[in-house]
Amino acid sequence: MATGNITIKELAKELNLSTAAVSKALRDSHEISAATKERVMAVAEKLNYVPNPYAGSLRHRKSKTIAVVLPEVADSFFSLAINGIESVAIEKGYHVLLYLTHESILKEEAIFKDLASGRVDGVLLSISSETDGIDHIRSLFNRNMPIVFFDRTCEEIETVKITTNDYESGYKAAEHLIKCGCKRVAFFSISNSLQINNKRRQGCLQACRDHDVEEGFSHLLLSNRASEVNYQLIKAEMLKPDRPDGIVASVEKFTTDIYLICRELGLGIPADVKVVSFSNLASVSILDPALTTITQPAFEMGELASSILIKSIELKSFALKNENRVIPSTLTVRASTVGK
Amino acid sequence: MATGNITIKELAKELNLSTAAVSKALRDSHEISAATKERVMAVAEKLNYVPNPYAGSLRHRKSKTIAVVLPEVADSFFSLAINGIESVAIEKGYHVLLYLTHESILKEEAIFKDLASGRVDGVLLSISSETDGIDHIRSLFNRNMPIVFFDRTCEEIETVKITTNDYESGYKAAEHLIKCGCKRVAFFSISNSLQINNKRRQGCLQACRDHDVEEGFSHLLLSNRASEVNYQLIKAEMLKPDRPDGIVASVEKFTTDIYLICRELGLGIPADVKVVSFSNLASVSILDPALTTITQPAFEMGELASSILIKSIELKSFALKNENRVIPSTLTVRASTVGK
DNA sequence: TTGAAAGCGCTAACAT
DNA sequence: ATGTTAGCGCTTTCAA
Repeated sequence: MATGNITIKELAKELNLSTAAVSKALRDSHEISAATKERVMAVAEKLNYVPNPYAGSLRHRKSKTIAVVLPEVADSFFSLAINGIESVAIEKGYHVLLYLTHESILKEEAIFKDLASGRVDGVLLSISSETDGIDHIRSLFNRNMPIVFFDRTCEEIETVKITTNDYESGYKAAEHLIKCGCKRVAFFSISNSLQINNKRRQGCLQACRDHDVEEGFSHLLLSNRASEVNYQLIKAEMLKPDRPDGIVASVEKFTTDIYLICRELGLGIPADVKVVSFSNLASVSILDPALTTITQPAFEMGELASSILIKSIELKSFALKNENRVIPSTLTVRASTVGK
Repeated sequence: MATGNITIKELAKELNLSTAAVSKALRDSHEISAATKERVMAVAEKLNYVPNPYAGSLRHRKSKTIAVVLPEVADSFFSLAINGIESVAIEKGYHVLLYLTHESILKEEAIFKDLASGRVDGVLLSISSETDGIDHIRSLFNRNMPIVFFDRTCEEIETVKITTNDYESGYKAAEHLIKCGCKRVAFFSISNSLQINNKRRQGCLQACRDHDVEEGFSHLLLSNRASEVNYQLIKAEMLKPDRPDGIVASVEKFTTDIYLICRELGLGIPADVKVVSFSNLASVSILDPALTTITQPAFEMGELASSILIKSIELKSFALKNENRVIPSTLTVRASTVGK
């Protein structure tokens, strides 16, 4: 706000009108004559008048701003989701405040506390992997803040949740591995408190059950932070005598470690270990070997979340129901699970 | 702002105080007794009082908000830069409004027009690849809006620019290719109107000159939009009899196409073509072959840009000088340029 | 068709 | 140490 901005008052003086008249003219009110409107518009244009959004917000109790709260942005799913969110928002005249939790519930709580100020008209949320308690979310939700979840949801909050078919995707991933001959399927988790993580895992497990390899199913909980730690955890897992011969990675960031460790240990992919990962990276097809992926409809999920949120903000008739909107993911088979 | 938020007035009534007293108490003013402060704080806490930021903005002509305007977020450089920007901003109590230009100058202009409203206290900008004119930027800048560029700068605007050593990086990349035996080095551009692109290209060219392979230097302008188009352009280039035997890709998104085309045409990397790309992707080391990269200090550039901008907002003594702050990139040699 | 005045929530003079 | 008042820029009754 360093801009020495022109105000309605100044416009009014320039035009020899009242501020009220100018305000109405700018909003194209029917109670202002066409001639006056023209005059006002012309001068406004000339003086480069842009209304002060905060004055308007104060009056209207609407900020035309939404908050996007998510764990991080250096993940292709979230990047693409933001693209979808922003596209819709800008088109509808909304501004996007970005908040990153960096997977920390403390940061998430601090952000939610701030959002109680009324800085935004609604919130798009994908919770941190540390988030187990939900008081901070409920507290804001109970103040009638519209909240729409995408991807990482909270079942307990009764609102719209945009997800992909996590359970089925997990199931399909594991089933694919089993059909490729895997007997010992491992699911690499990012967090045990995330619904989507657990659904994917349960899908895997069920596939193993249905195909009689349940006792081969294992589950490795990795960290969402330090890659060092994960490297060691994965390596230890792959050194076990009954190491997995098939891996489902719940997030794309695990794949680099998996590949490097297999290389270090002399395990061939897919010969010795087959790998599927949830990922939206464009470069998966040029990995060594090309990576079989579950690709989430990231952009579309962002778009849908954004448009539902904004609709609920603008139409009081459109309340946010407790509802799951599911957009399916796609399994794309590549060399990391077949061939060679 | 759907939150039925509590106001200072209501606090004051609850406490039997004036709004002014409450306001001062909340800001820990010395002219309020300790006892009263305690009382106020207690009630504020109890009633979950959070000040209305827009009322404050209106009074102070400060929004504690910065805008980040950049081409896209689905690029690891920008993702990491946002991380850096957001970290610093949140720590200093600033909010981040995210705007994506999607490489369109029209969108960029529309955003800048809006920013004249005083919605933000400062702007971090990485221009679109279409941006040739700069009137929209100058116009805002002349209104005393602090603007700091990062990565994709505008020389003409006299302010701080955070970049990496683009020229040297281009030089190093090409020199590395030449030392690996390349005779025909091509630079794949994302835009001819971006300084950073041209500096990288000029660096390449100079390296070719210095090593007597100037006549082998070529330059291919690709699109920042449709990947289809790029695929065909690159393919045509690689089908030429005097096709390059070394490629410097100015942005990471070109690498997938390059790899796929070489595969399609039966060109081995690095045997027939060596590839270096500017990239911050974590997965470059597991590509087939692992990709030699120029890695930009993305996070650090974001951090620095953010902290300089905020400093200039807060300290009137700290004016933004016309200055280049350069953080060097790193060349990491991998299999796409050597071996096999 | 236009204008005067009040008020959104907050703070900074200026009283008291 | 606390209260009164005016005003940030805008919109919206209500009056003219």
